[in-house]
Amino acid sequence: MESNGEERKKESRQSSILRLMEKNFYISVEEISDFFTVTTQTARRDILALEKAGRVRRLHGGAVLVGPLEETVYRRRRVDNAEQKQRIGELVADLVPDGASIFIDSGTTCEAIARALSSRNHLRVLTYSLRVATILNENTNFTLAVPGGFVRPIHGGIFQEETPEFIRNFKFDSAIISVSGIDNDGDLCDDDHAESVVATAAMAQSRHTLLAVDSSKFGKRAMVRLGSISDVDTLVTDTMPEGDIRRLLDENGVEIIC
Amino acid sequence: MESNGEERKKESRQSSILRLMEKNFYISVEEISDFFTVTTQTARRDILALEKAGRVRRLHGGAVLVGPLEETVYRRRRVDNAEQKQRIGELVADLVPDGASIFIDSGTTCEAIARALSSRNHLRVLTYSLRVATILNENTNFTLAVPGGFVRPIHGGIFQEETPEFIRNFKFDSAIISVSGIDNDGDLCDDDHAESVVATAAMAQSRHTLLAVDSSKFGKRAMVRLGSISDVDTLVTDTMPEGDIRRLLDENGVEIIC
DNA sequence: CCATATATGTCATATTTACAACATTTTTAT
DNA sequence: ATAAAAATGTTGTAAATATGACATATATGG
Repeated sequence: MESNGEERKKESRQSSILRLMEKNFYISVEEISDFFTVTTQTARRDILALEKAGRVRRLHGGAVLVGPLEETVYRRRRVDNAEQKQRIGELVADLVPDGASIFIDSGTTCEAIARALSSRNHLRVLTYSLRVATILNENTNFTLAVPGGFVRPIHGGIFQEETPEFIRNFKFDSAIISVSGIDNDGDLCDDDHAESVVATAAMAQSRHTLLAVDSSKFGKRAMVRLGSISDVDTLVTDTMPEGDIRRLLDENGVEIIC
Repeated sequence: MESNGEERKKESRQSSILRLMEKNFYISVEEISDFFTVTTQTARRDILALEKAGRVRRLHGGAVLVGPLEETVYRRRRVDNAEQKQRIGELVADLVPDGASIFIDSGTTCEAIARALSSRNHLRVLTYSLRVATILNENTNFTLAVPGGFVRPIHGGIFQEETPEFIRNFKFDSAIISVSGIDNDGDLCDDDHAESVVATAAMAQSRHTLLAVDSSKFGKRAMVRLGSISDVDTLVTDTMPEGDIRRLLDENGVEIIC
């Protein structure tokens, strides 16, 4: 069965579930199975999918609506390749075990990742992105840290001279990085020097580096060199890269997930 | 023990639980027991009481907020006295000139103030509230600073041992503070010790202290004493206080705006 | 119409959570 | 200071729920 296009039953049931939830913010697995006359197992699979999509928070016996019920707090911008980024977010979230200690970069891709991570529990996260922090703060069982400093207006990055030093107080299981481009020499590029310094510092504190970029970044350059493909352990993206970049990835033994 | 009248711990914990739930409409038994360092059994007894009071619907693993919703349209976050707070926000914004250097406290009142401040230009703001920072960050011509540290799940306050020290690097034209209560002795009260330490530090760096509270806070107490009416230069509120508090305000020459 | 991918159902097992009863600590009134 | 009351902690056991593996059904593209 082709997953694209139209799936009637499943999709319609899942959106109905969301509407049912609007009343109490909550629905139980049994309520679903009764209402739609499906198995509790199917009901569970439904809320599982809804959770993966970030619409719902799953819990024993059912699920609660996860609200951006505060449009006031963070306004979602228009995002290029939003779907790819959401997909990448889900893939990354699958790689992060509960309780992990991670660094998260700034940028819209990382914001998508942060949203997808809401299905995880007890993560310990350091980020210098005000936006990522705000998204993660929705989940009450995360431990969340941010460096101090001045907040940059555009991307919401928090910086200060001491930021790299601050980061060196932490150790991460994984550093989740996103960049503006990966050029054909295998260099990771970014537009902002300060960001690249922070990302580099985080990678140095981490056992494992995960690079998350959508395919539009392949072959793109930017002003600041932040590192190289050889620094990366895992690449998560939406479509398999080709040509030079693919070759370099293979040569450096980078795990590719898409 | 007399059950009527006042019980500190239990009651304060239970009302805190309700506030914690405002974010996700849900709280788990474990989250409660972690947060307040009590047994899961006690946590269960708490939500049982809250259920009996009709504030909450209990379910396996936790509880969901039972809204006086129906009329509360989904999509909007529930804030007590939201209108008053918006009005207070506007009043405060009128008092802040363009280019001013200010400190802003955390809490929903301060979030309303932050929203109202978007009409100002070139403000320089320090806040330790992730939420306030996010709101202010929408406005690109502000200079915005935050301290580093761990983000508290409840109100999104950012803390670290060094936070007061960080704040002492700044000078403010005005410190905008909000508290949980002003009791009849004229003491400012808050629920969270860390918050009160930060607010106190900010007031010390500021030429002028502005207290913004809605009228529901008059005569209310909370666990931590944060300062006194005599530390305040201007009070912004929705209805003119009366009785002891009014007298104390006048005695201390506090400007009242409402 | 077939081969295959996806969705759903079934069931046995593992986990998580609830509950009840009792022990301990803290508070309150006298 | 002391006894009664209330709140909280502890433990063993019962109940509810989740999960994984597999079987069956349903749709889809060629």
